[in-house]
Order: sequence, then structure tokens, then C-alpha cells
Amino acid sequence: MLQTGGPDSHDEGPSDTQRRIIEAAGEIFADSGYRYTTIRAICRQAGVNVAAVNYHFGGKKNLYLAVLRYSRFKAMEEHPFDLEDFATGTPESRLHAFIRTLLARVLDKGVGSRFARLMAKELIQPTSAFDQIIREIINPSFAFLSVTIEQLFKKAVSRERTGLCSISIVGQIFYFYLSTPVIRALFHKESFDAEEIEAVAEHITRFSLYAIERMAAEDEGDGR
Amino acid sequence: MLQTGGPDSHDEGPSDTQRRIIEAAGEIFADSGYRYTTIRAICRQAGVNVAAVNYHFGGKKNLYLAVLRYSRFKAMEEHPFDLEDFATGTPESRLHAFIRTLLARVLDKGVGSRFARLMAKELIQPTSAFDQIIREIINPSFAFLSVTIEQLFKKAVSRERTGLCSISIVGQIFYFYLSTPVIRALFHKESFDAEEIEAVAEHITRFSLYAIERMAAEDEGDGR
Amino acid sequence: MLQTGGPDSHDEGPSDTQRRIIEAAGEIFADSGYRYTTIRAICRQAGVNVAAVNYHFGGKKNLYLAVLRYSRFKAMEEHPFDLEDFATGTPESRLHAFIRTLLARVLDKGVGSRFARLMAKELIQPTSAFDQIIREIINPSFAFLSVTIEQLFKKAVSRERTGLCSISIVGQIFYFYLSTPVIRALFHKESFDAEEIEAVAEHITRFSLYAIERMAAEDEGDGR
Amino acid sequence: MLQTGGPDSHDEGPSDTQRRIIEAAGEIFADSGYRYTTIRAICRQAGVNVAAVNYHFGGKKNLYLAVLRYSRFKAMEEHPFDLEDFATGTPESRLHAFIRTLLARVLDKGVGSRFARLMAKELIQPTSAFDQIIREIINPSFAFLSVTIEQLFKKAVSRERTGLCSISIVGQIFYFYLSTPVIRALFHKESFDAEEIEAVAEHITRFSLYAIERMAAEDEGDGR
DNA sequence: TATGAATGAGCCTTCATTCAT
DNA sequence: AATGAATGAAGGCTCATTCAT
Repeated sequence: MLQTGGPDSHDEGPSDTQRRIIEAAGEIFADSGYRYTTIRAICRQAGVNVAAVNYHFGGKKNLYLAVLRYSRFKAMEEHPFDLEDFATGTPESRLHAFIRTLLARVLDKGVGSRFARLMAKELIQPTSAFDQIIREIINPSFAFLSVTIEQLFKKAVSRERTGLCSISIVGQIFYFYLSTPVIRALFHKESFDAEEIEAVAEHITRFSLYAIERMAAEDEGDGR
Repeated sequence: MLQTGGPDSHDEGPSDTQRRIIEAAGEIFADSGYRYTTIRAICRQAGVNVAAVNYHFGGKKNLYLAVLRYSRFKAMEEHPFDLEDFATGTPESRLHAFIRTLLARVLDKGVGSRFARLMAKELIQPTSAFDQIIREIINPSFAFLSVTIEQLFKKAVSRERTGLCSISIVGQIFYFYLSTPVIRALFHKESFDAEEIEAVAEHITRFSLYAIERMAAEDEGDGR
Repeated sequence: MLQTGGPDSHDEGPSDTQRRIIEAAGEIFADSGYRYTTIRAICRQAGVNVAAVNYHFGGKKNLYLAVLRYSRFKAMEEHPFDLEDFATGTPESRLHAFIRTLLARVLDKGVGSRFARLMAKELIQPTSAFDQIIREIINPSFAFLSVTIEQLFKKAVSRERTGLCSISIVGQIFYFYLSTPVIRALFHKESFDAEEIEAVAEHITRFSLYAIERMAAEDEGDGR
Repeated sequence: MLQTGGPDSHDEGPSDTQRRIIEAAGEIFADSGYRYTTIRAICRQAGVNVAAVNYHFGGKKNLYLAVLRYSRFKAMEEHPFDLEDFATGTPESRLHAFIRTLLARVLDKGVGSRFARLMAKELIQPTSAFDQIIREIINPSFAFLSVTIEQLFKKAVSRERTGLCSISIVGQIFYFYLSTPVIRALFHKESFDAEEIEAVAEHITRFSLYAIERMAAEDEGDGR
């Protein structure tokens, strides 16, 4: 069921039509959300017949799930984590890399942010795909952050604390996506270029590192 | 158009029917979003006729606008800013008050968070009411934060910097609302009680203050 | 749910629109069966909007159930059993009355046979209403026949035997309905008038009575 | 048009694919009726491509006609009339043989009753194949029955009378098929085994013979 | 000969809105 | 001021059929 491909697909990968549909659907779902998106609009955009969606994906819901899978894969392909850094770097550089990558996935102007846009809509208006997303996407991110934060604290810290700090970090990243319109109003710009994304990542990283380091120091001072 | 009241309304304020509709609509819109909400569901809940919405509000869209106005008013009533503190307190206490109040508006279990829930949906899936919200809600918050942040920096700072820090702060607050399901998974709790909200506000305030203070100190060291 | 009437009906009986729909639907369902019948055809015939069926009956299935109830009522109204005869008559006259009435319900040229036509389709191609029909219609008929047959045998007879004889009797009646096209071919006539129905009822009654009487006599001869 | 075989068929008889389709279609048509049956269901069952039906038979309707022909042939093969008895036996034994055979064709648990099930559906919900069925199946049966009945009366009787009696006989047989659900309710059994079919055939034969004999005697008594 | 893909017509249903009272 | 009824547009989906290989 997680396998794309036609009804009797034999692992040959998606056909051209399927790709066109999934591409069109991705954009429209990401823009308009599940409910506002009509199969007819998708098919018009993809240049295929209305029945094609049901033939290839078995309904709107399944197409949506396929889009979710596909765009998640695309996001990871477009903005992969720097695995080398993850393996050898310091906790600080790992945090930076995490923030930079997530931010890029969120602020990308095109397909690279599709998954983020879809996920944002899921967070606010969950569909039946929600649980799966939490499980496969959100939880791993928080797990990674928790470990990194603990390393930054240089000692074992409570689950509450790593959780709070994780939310503080992810919240900043995510809100930059939501703030697009605010930023439009504040800075009179439409979107971020690569350099600006770097600058924002730099800001969030410093903001978070400073906070965490001070928190850690404070704990020391407490004699804990 | 911003005036409530039926066609022949003589400024007597909303009738009981109107109030019932707006109350029911508020909850359902906040839960299900604009598109998923049906007029029938609202009227059933309110115990009025299906035609009542169109009669009293002139359509679904106008009802939605009325709900937005009403719930915004209610949110401010339920969780008002501590104006006294704002007038006399330190920047630190003002920041704390701001965070506490916004957090309360966002994490309130009932009507107090309705407006926040509506706004979250607007941020992700804007309707035609979006611009108005930006103008009346978001911008003032950012203006307040910018001033406070500047005071914390104890000097004039660039618009970019206040903007970035504002987003960092609001992002943390807002993400606590979005994280409800994550928190459910992480901490096995359904919602926050008043005490916990205080603790979270405390965390965000410290996290942000520490970061800003260190940033300010760093600037000093730079000799700027 | 068995109550006709609109969504919030307060027992005021069906409106004119509802009656028109149910009337049109009755004829088309009886002619074409559930699946072949389209809501559009019903509404065109009834001169109402397509949405009316869903508004008043809540879907095709529910309309079908309403039609079933209504036409059953109509059939009993049009061709009622002679209750007086049932109360005071001999078993023979009761059997005759039963056959005459059922035959009339089956061979009626118009609305009187609608229920029979619907039931025939249910027997051959059951819908979800089938069980209800068996329970409310078929079983009582067989119960009545069993008692009558036992009286004709003038002694207790096995359940098998009353069952077989009941089927023999009802089969003859029912097949006269199915045989319409055969009869068309054999006797060059389109339908039966009242007099002919009487003659057929007479035939079936005699055919069945003779058979049962001889069976009963045979049992005697067996010394059983 | 009645010729099976693909477009280029050289009278080689049906291919294996065609046979598989016709076999699958037979069962599904007999179970679900023409309209409820989908080409996709047939092809899935037959393990062939969706397009195969149109390729080999030229459409759903033509496949249905082919199924009708095939299953009629199969029914005659499975439960043939006892031709010897027909040639040499008494009218009574001929009637018995007729009833037994027809009943077997109707109550057979598997393919042997397919044609009967298809015919039953045609009688109630005729398709365009209906006239052909009447002509080729029903009429010959009635012709045979008429002759036999006349022999039982031992004199010339009116066409009306043979027609009425024929319907009385066939009706009993046919209704045993329709009564399956009733019988399920009355006797708590699912289907008839060979022995039970014999018993039922015995019952119908006696029931009918007794009736006819008494009618004949009555005529005598009338001095006609 | 056979197949997977594609098509377009049509169906049931939902929904916001309007009508008549 | 309020209501139940009615409307038409649109949406998701199914299905027999045709296309291209």
C-alpha cells in the first residue's frame, strides 16, 4: 500500500502519467490543502483524465498518501543531512547542520519545501495520515535533537528539559516558514535566497546555543 | 460590513440567536477549519435553522469574519496583557508577561484558545481574512517585541536583528501549540494546566533572555 | 427511521413533494429494479430537483425503503384480505380468499401490483431490505397457509408437508405474475381483467384443494 | 452474432481464455445479475486482462448472450431429460420425469443451476435476450406440458385449461428455487441434496397429478 | 493474441444558498 | 425574525469501452 505504481504494479516504478499526476497533486495539495484540492484540478494540471487518479492511485486519499511519501523523499534528496558532519563533528556543528538543513527544507522556494508545506497543514488540520507523519518524521527529529542537546549540556538532563529545548529550536525553524507573510510585511521581501537562509540558520543556531550554554552554566553555578 | 446585526439591525447588539450561532461556529471553525465546517453543523449545534446563518450574517464567509472578531475579543478578555507591568516593569518582566499571556491564549483548553486556533489555521491556509489578521494582530505583536528586544540589547539594533529575535520568540510560543501531539507522544499528557503553562513560559523567557543577553554581550566584545 | 417525513419531521405526514417523489420512485423502482433506477430519473419524473431525494429521504437506499413501506401499505389498502371471511369462513373459503387477494395484488395493472413487483425483484436480487421483507411479509403468509392447510388435512401434519403444500400454492400464484410474457405468447393478451383474475383464482384454489384433499384421503387409506 | 470466437476466429471453438472468461462470467452473472456484474470482476476471476472481454466477445452484452447459450447447453448436459421414458412411458411418468429434471436444474448447487438462475433474473428483469429465451426455452416446455396434461385428462381440453395447469406445475417448480431463503427460515437448511430433490419432485408430481385427475373426474361427472 | 493505460459519461451525494411563507 | 423546503453547482468515484503496443 505504500508502494506507488498501478493496480498490478510489478515494481517498475511510477509511469510517466503517475509522475505527472503526483507532481501536479504535490503542488496543489501543498498549496491548497487536502480538502480544497479537487481531483479535477489535479488532472487538469497534469493533463490527464479525471479517472486517471482513481485508476493509478485508487482514490484521492491514496493519492495524497503517495504525494506525502514522494515529497518526503524529494525533500531528503534535495536537502540531505550532512552525514559526515553528523559522524565526526562537534555537537555544535551538528546542531548547526540540523538547523540549516531543516530550514532549507522549509524555506525552499519550490518542490524542496513541498513536504514541509504538506506537513504544516497536517499539524494544523490533521488528516488520517497524521499519525504516520508523527511517527516517521517528528519523533526521529526530536530524538536526534534530544541527544544533541544533552551533549551540549555536557551531562544527563531531564526529558522535560530536552523536550522544552527541542521545541524551542524546532519552533524557531518552523515559524520562519509560517512567517513568510509577516516577513513580507516587515522586510518587504518575497522569499529567502541561499545566503539569507544561511544567515537565518546562523541566527537560530547562535540563539539556541547561547541559551543552552547559559542554562548549562547556570546549572553548574547551582552546584548540581 | 464589520457591523454585526441582522438586516434591520438598529445597533442593539447581537441577538440571542446570533450569539448562539457565533458561539457554535467559533468552536467548529476552530476545530475543523473553514472548509471542513458546514453551515448545517453550526446550525444544528446552535439549535437554529439552516437559513439563519445566511439571514443574520449573509453567508458563511461573513459569519467566519464575525467569529474571528468575536473570538479575538474573547481571547483578549480571557487572557489580557498585564498593562500595569507593561507600563512600569523592566523589559525582562515585560517579555515574561508577553510570553505568559500569549502562551496562555494558545494553550488554553477551551474558548480562550479559539482565536489562536483560528489564527493558526489562517497562517497555514489563509482565507480572505488573512491580511486583516496580519495587520491587526501579528504586526502589533512584532512591534511590541521589537521595542522590548531593543531595550534588552540596551542599544539600537538593526531591524533585521529585532525581526529575527522576534520570530525566535514567537516561534517558540506558537510551536508549543502545534506540538500538542508531539508532546502527547513525548510526555504522555493531554494538555497543560496553569502551573505547567507557567513553567513553559518560564522556560521560553529564560531561553530567549539568555540568548539575547549573550548576543548583546558579544556585540560589546566586538567593540561595536 | 421507518417514519416517512423530512429530516425533522414532526409526524405531519409526507409533504406533496415527498409524495411525488415516492410515487415516481415506486413506479421506476418496480419497473427497473434498484440498481437500474437513477435518482435523476426519479426526480425528473417527479418534477423536482436532484437534491430533493437526499434532502427528504437521505439517500437512494432510504428512499427505496420508504417506497417499500409505502407500496406495501398501498397494496394492502387496494386489495385487503376479507377479514370477515377469515374469521367465520371454512378453511376452503379462507384459502380461496387468500389466493384471490394475493393474485389480485400480483396481477393488478397499476400501483396495486407495485409491491409485488418490488418483492419479486427482491427475491431474485436481494438488497439489504431483503431480510426485513422475509420477516414481515413472507413468513406471515406461510404461517397463515400452514394453519389453513392443516385444517384442510383435518389433522396434525408435519411441518415438511405444510411447507411443501404452501410453496405449491404460493408458487402457482406468483408464477402467474412471472408468466405475463408467457401468457402474452400463449393467449395473446396483455393483462388480466377482474373477471379473469377471478377465474384464475378459482383454478388455483381448485387445483390446490383437490390435491390436498386427495393427499388427506390417501393418508386415511394408509391407516395412519 | 451468436457465433463465439474472436474477430479472426476460424471456427476452432472457444480458446482457453474465452472458456475461462465464460466460466467466470457465468457464475458472476448468475449470482449478481447483469447490472451488478462488472467486467473487471469477471476478468479478475478469470485471470485475464480487462480488455479481453471486449476483444473476445465485443462487449458486456455479447458476453452475456454467450454465457446464456453456454449455460443453457451445460444445464441440458448436466440434467438431461430421460428421453427413453419420454418415448415409451406413461403420461404420469413423463410428468414425473419432467418435474424431476426441471427441479434438478433449478436446485442444483453449482453450475447445473446457473442457467436457471440466469433465467430467473431474466423473467424478473428482462434484458434484450429475453424474447429469445421465451422462444427457445419457455415455449417448448409449455408445449410439452400441454400435450402431457391433455393426455392426463384423457380427452381434448381447452387451451386455457392446459395453460392454467401448466403454469400451476411450472410455478411450483420454479418457486422452490425462489423459496430458498424462505426454506432456509422454515426448515433451517441451506440447500437440497439429491434425495431431497427426489422427495420434492415426488410431492409436486403427486400434488399436480391428484389435482388434474380430480379435475378430469369432475368433468366426467359433469357429463361433458 | 493479449495487455496495461487511458477515456468520458454518468451516478450518488454534499453543500451553500435562495425561496416562500 | 425565523423556518422548512428547494435548488444547482460541484465533487469523488465507478464502469464499460477504446487505445497503443
